[in-house]
This record gives sequence, structure tokens and C-alpha cells, in this order.
Amino acid sequence: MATDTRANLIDVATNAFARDGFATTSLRSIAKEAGVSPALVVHHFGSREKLVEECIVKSLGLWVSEKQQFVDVSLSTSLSQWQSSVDQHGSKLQFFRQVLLAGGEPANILFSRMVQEAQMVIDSQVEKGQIRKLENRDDLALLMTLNGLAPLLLQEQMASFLGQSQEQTGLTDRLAKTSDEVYRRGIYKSSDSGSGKKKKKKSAKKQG
Amino acid sequence: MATDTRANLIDVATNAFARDGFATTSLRSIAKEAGVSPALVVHHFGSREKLVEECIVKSLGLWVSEKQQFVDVSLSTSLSQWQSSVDQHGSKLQFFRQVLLAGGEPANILFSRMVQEAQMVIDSQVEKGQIRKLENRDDLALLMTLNGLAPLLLQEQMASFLGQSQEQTGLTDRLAKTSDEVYRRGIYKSSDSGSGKKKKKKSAKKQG
DNA sequence: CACTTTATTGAACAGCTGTTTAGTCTTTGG
DNA sequence: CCAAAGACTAAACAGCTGTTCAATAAAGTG
Repeated sequence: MATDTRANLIDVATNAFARDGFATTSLRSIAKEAGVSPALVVHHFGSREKLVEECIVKSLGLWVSEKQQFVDVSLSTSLSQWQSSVDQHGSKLQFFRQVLLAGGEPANILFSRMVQEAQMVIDSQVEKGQIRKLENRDDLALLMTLNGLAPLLLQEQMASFLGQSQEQTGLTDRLAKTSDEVYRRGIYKSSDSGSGKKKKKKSAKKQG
Repeated sequence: MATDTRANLIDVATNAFARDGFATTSLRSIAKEAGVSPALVVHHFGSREKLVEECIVKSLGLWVSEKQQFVDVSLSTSLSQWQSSVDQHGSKLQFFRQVLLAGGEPANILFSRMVQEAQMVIDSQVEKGQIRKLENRDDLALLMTLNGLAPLLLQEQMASFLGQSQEQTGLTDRLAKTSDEVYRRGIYKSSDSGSGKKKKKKSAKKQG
């Protein structure tokens, strides 16, 4: 049946893209992995680019239907669940990672959705009284999305750094603890916590 | 003179890599941009890969000698200076961005150095009493490096998101303010700030 | 049954890639 | 001054890429 081949091609391609990235994964390698001729995939999708689009569209649809599972990753709050999330639906996460790394419109769309999800989560938590009222919730959502995506994008470098410097036993928990501590109490000494609008740039500049 | 050509080639290549990334920048395009034949660059460097290595090594050397200028970017504290830093030595920053995005050993080395710098900065600030004593300064350094690199890696997506959703007037300042607020006071309501070791996972899980 | 559509393929094409070769020109050093 | 060394190039090579074409087999469809 034709639908089987088509669906299988999308599946194989998505996994290959998630594993090796979009730029380095050739149409021929996908065809080879799927056990068909290169001409067949262009017959089904029109071009390599169209195949890429279909894979992304399908995954973005998946994002919508299963977003609760993914939202965690886009929020630093759940850095504790990052490792387990990666293990759980690793392939999907890796695909989204490659989408972001590749850039372009798909990455913009995905990022935009993540920030919007973060906004909703923040609203929900503010409503429950778990997060204090903030001056600008949109900026916070953007910040948390950025911070939440960092360990996903830099997972290789993190692994390398932790592998050579120290034992990473319980790293995930420790990192989560640190992250939570920052989000709960901050790190600066609250010497000028009352004045509020004071300049703090010195703390970053004066280090030489 | 030969040295001129060699140095010029490294210069042109570094800019091209910073602009378009390593994967998509061909040896031929570099030669064309430099106004020489493709064979000349392989004559000077042995291979394209060697040229890439030289560009990275030279930039990593630059990192060492001018690290004070770059450290800011690897710390969320100075998210306020992110935009100005990008404008200031944009090309160098873009090159480091591409190194991180490309992955591999160079990215690991660069990342490792950034975390080490963050550790030193944290120590310095703790010594000055600007940052309170933390349980695990290594984890904090890693966390701050990750968070600090996110806006650099996701600059395109950020720009796209902000461009279409709202006016980004004073965004940098607002984001910095938000970031500082988080780092100074946290975002969670300090209901259980005394107990300390309590579970906090619920805040991330219970949102459906 | 014939006829059309569809699935599938091997072969070929043009365009890109990094690299090699043979050759010319220019500089340097004894 | 002449020979050796180095800078530099045009052309070709092999390997990859996405895509096209012609052909074959299968599946619907009237």
C-alpha cells in the first residue's frame, strides 16, 4: 500500500533528522535507511524540501496534541525533569532541538509556541499563588523559555563538561535544586532590595 | 607576501563562518570572497578542515586574551549588555555562536572555558559580598552559563518572536530587569522557604 | 477484459563539494 | 646569475548532492 510507504518514509526521515540534523541528512541516506530508491521519495513528496516540511508539520501537530509533555522542558522549573523527559520521548525532543538549531521559519514558529505556553503556565501558577505577581509576565515567559531551552540545545557540551570535570552523580537533581533555589530566593544579597530601581550593572562590570 | 595572503584567508574565512556557519560555507566560496583560487587555500592550509581548525584556534586564543569582554555574555547578570555586546564585537560573538552550534570538540572546549570563567566571576562576587553564599557554586556556574548563552543561540527566534508580537522598544532593558529581578528575589512565593528540602516538583507537574 | 493510474526502480544528469596535478610566475638565496 | 623554493592558477577528478527520465510492475477502474 502506498500510504504505508509514505508514512514510513516520514517516520524514518524524522528519526534521521532528529539524530543527525537537517543539513547533514541526505535524501539518499533516508531512502537507503527506508529500503527504497531515492527517486521514490521525491515521487511521494515532490522534493527533499517538501519532505522536510512534512516532517516538521507533523511534529508541530504532535506538539499541539501532546504539549503538556513538552512544556516542562521549556520551563526551567522542571529542569529536574529534563533528563527524564529526554529519556522518555527523546526522539521527539531531539527533533525539536534540530528544528531550533536549523533556524528559519519553523524554528521561529516552534519558539513562539513555546513562549506562549510558558505565558499560560505562568498565569496558571500565579493564579494558584505559587508565583508572586510580576511586573512583566511576558518578559518572564521569554526568559524562562530561553533558560529552559539552553540545556537542550547545549546537551552535548554539558555532557562533555560534566564527564571530564567531575562525577555527574545526581547532577540533574543538583542542577534542579540550584535552579529552584535561584528561582525561589535569587542569588544576590538583598542589600538594596527595597530601593528596587537602583543600578546593578556594577556587579557585572567590576570584576577585573 | 605569503603571510599576508594566509592571514587574509583566515580573516575572510572566520567572517564567513561567523556569518553563514561552518557547514554551509564552502572552501570555494571563501576563496572567491578572498579573491584567490580554491587550490591556493588548500596549498596554504592543507585542507578545508585544517583551515577551520586554524580559525577556531585563533579565535580561542582571542577568547583567552580578551575574555573579560566576552565573559559578560556568558552570565545572565549581564543580559542587559547582551545587545550592546553583540553590536560591539558582533563578528567574534557570532563566530563563537557558530562554534557552539556546530558542536564537536571545539564547542566542548569553548563551553568548558565559559563555565570556568563563570566560576571565577561568581567567586569574585561572593568575595565582594554581592552574591550570597551558595550550596554548590559549580552547579550555579553551569546554570548561569547555560542561561547566559541561550539568548545568543536563540537570537534569531527571539528577534522573530519579538518582531511579530509586540514592539521591542527597550526590550533589552526590560529583559535585563526581569532577569535581575529573578536573580535577586526569585519568582516563587516564599511559603516554604524555611523548610528548604521540601519537594517542589508539584509546581511543575500540576498544571493540567 | 482493456485502460488508466499509481508505485517503484535503475540510470543518467547537472551542480556542487574538497582535493590533486601540472604548470606558470615570482621570489629568494648562494 | 642561476637554481631552488614558494606563491599561485586553470583544469580535471572523484564523490556527493537533489532531481529527472524512461521503463516496469502492480493496482484500481470503467
